[in-house]
Amino acid sequence: MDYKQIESKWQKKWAETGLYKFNKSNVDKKYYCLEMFSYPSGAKLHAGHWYNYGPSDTFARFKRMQGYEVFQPMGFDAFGLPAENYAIKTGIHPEDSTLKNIETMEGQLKRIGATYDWDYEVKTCLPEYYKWTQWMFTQLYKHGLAYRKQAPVNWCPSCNTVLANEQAQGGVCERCGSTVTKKNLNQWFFKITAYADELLDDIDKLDWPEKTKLMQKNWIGRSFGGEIEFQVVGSDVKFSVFTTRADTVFGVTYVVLAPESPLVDLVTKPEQKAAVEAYKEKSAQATEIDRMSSTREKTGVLTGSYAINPVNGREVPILVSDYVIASYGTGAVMGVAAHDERDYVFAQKLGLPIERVLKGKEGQNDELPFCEYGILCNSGEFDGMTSEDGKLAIIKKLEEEGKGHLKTNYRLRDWLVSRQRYWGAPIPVIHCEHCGEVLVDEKDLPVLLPRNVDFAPDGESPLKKCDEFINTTCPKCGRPAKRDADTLDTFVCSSWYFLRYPDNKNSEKPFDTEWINKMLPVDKYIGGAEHACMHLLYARFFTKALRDMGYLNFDEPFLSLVHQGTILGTDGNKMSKSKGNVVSPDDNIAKYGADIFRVYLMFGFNYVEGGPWNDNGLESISRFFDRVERIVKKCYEVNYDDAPMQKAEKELNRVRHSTIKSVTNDLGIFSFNTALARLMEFVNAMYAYESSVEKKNAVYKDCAKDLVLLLAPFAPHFAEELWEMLGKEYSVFNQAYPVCDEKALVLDEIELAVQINSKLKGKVVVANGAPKEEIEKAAKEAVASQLEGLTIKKIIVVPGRLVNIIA
RNA sequence: GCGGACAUGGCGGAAUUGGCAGACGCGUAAGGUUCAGGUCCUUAUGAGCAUUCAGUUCAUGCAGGUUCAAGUCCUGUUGUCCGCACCA
Repeated sequence: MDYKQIESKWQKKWAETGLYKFNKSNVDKKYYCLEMFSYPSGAKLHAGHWYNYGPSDTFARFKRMQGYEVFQPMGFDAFGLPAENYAIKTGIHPEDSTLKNIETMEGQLKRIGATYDWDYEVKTCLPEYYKWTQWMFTQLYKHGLAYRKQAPVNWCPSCNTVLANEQAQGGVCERCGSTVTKKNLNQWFFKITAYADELLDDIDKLDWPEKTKLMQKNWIGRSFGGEIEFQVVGSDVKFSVFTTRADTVFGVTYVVLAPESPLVDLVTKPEQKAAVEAYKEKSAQATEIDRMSSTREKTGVLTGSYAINPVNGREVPILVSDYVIASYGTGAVMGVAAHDERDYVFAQKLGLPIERVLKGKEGQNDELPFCEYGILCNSGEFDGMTSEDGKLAIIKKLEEEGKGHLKTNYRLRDWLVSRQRYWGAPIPVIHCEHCGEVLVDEKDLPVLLPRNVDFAPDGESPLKKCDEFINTTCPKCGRPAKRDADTLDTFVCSSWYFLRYPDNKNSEKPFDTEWINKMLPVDKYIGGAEHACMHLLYARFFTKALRDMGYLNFDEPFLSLVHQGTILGTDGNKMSKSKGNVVSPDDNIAKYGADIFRVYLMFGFNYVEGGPWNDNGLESISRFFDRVERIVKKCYEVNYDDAPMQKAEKELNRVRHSTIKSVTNDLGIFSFNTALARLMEFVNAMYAYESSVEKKNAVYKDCAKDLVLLLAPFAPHFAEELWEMLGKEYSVFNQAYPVCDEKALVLDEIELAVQINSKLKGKVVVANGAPKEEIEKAAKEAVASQLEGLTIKKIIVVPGRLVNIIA
């Protein structure tokens, strides 16, 4: 079969007949199958894209044949740094390169032969889209979920822009790998922390990979504890520390402030001023990566002041150290060297007193802090309590005295969304000397991104230098004012695109609430695991925020999530141009066609694991296709009789229905490799029937029909061609997926393994449903010679599987 | 350091969730078809011992344990990958 020719033939026919047009009137049967959209980079679609989109399309077609009205849209996450960096290098405007890349990728995506309904395409860099991204910003702002503040932020010196915490994981820039530094800037934030509890608590409701759920949980990082107030000796300054171990508060021997804490200046004594200032400066210069290293030596300086421990009145020194994080808790911690590893190390390093060390390590004289939970001692009235009880009791007592309270803290920080870059959605805010921050009115959206801008990076927002953009008038007072010069993080664009797809032409609103509530949530979301703590968290936040504003009536955007694995080069390494191990889909498609290529991707790997590419696999799929084509042809060349099914027919029919059952089940759980293995077995069974039975039964013909139907989601063009060859009506994708007839699966006879003392000794065939005594008897007979001289103590019968004779 | 996942033939990978380990495919070998090569078809293929047949021992990173029965459960250990990284 000429695969190239049949591919263009059917793609043309599908397009002409509008086969994949979503039928809105069927919305009650909708199935929203979504793959993470692509970034239109300069490179063409690579094998990884295919690995995401090919099998996903198989899944979508399967759902369609099961009777769902499948909605499978496609679009482009088109704003972002790479296009801008490319422009800086080549002088080609980001808009031009991006739109050109999109065109190329659209063509390639169409060649996959997927069921995308292109009528619903979105491109985030177009004004008709980013108008609504800006609208999202205004809504968040109006609901107190967007705010601007001066804050030390992650700064990438190479990209010349700030990064969200999620984009600076490990102290390196997510995009370019440069070491991230801190910079104090006035920046826009989205208040994702307002949803920390709900984002955390709802995770368990989701059908997502456990690994991903755990990552989100850890990222949000909720911890229950208390804030305890310390009074500074000889001053009216008070401050609180956050602790999860209030049960150890009697053991406090010092307290520590973060260098950035405003308290530092308040408590530093004149004689320590110089040392403290020097320390502050040193820690401000340290890069994030330095500061985060746990092997790093702990350092710190005394402030000269003392604080009073509220539970026992003891006066303890106040220090400054950069192991305390300013933005977490209160930016101040209590030091309990006897019960905390880090406090112990710090106290030893600085020669601070250690109250009492409880544990000696086996075989060593070194004393170590006792960090586990235990029974309180040296803690006054709380002695004898368990740590769990003591924590609560101590905080309760402090609360009565007005010196403490229960407190929950989160590792999650608010999401920093402003970027000092050009190629993004402008922030719809005007800064007026008289009126302050003023939102751009909805009727004036979008704030268009000007085309002619000098975006050579110098650390400043490029839009600041574009006079016709930056200068405007204040919507409130009409006086001259300036536009916000920053653009939105591209993750803002992708936080709501799935809401736009079903209503992408709407020019009145981002989407129609009533319609979107019918179309969403997404039933199956497929994409890479690298977005666990970014896109997937942001999208959940947007959904919950929009719900609370009344625009949506559901709590979660993506009910069920699957991560595809990664296809590696033949050398087992990640594909990269520099390693020269990139597998080009185009070459392989030119040689084998899209169907064989995608079927190989599904057969050769466990979908969620991926693995190294192997060229041999394609040959084997090509052989399988030939085998299918030959057997289907043979089926229709012979004469049939309608006689009742004999043994051979019954067996063939049983394989047919067990294949239907397995394939249906496996497709539902993205187990494409085993589904295809079952299909190969089915084909093998058909060949066995073909060669062993002279006069073919009509069931043989049904097998050919079902084979084509079963195969259709995997190899759409090939199946369509075979379907036509069988003389059936267009299109195979308007047929129902075969349904298993459980009755056909029932065997007359069952083979059981016979074990003696758990070792396999033989097999026995018994009638299906034979009583236990009969099975035991048959089993004993089957291995009679080996039972000689043995006394049978016990016989275990596992129905349908084995008989174990214990002797 | 903490948290998580994984480890199965020469290779990619299966294993109904505690029940015949190695499905399916690749590769390899022998034979058949073919003028020949390829395609195609048949058979074999975890390792070892034995071999006329029957057989038998060892095998799921390593070491223990539970069980009639363990790739699967438990304990310890090694290695690989991923996430977090002084979060008090």
